[in-house]
Amino acid sequence: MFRTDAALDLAFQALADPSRRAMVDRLATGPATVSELAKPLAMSLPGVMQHLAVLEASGLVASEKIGRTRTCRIEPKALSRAEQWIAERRALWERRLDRLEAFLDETTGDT
Amino acid sequence: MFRTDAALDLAFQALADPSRRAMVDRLATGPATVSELAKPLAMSLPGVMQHLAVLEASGLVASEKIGRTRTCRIEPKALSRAEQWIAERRALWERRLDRLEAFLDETTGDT
DNA sequence: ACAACACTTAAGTAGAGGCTTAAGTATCAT
DNA sequence: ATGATACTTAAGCCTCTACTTAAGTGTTGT
Repeated sequence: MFRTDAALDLAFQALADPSRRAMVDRLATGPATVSELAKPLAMSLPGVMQHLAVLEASGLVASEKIGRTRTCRIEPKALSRAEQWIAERRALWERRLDRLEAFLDETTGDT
Repeated sequence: MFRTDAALDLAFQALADPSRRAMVDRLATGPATVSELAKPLAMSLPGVMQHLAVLEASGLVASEKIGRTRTCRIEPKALSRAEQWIAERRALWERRLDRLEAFLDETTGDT
């Protein structure tokens, strides 16, 4: 019927939460540990872990545990896929507006 | 503490649902009535109305009722804001990778 | 050894989200 | 006026989400 792209569901769902966007925002400046991500987030650590799990499930963030600390980083490809989905639809719409404008110019601007 | 941008919450939340993305997808090709949006969506009309309400609340879609039909269209500015939020974070991360690479080139590629 | 540290798991709860069916309300066509 | 059309409102249901607290598990420093 229509493309039911589950990866995009997860990516946009992940970005819909302000705490998770704050985490992505922080990670955009470079890798960080779970505690570092948690620090600015008025929330218990398990709460942060759950947000991290959502971000990892969406593919937007990856993490690796070394010793007792887990280090997280951004996964730019997943970010890019979400970005492009929007960009493509917007481009389509704007091309349509351009065609409309061109049509109007042609039919009214005719000397 | 951190920017709690409610507009982005709503936009990403709206895009997180496959039915709503299908609606945006359709609208990208041009305006459509509620029935037209509903047609491909294995769902009752009230269900579609609720999705439309979410899309309008997010600012991604606007609609206008004329007579008994409501015509919907894309609001490219809201689409653009969501797109840019992602683009900015991705750009930040990629600039960071570039600096890292430049640093490594400089310190190891030294003849 | 043993305490501090950095997560991790488990379980519970209140509220939001995605549907449904049933019953409206205007418009439009004849 | 009457019926069909195109939404619209209301109510209910069940699942999923975003937290919480309490109780672990493995690592590291002294």
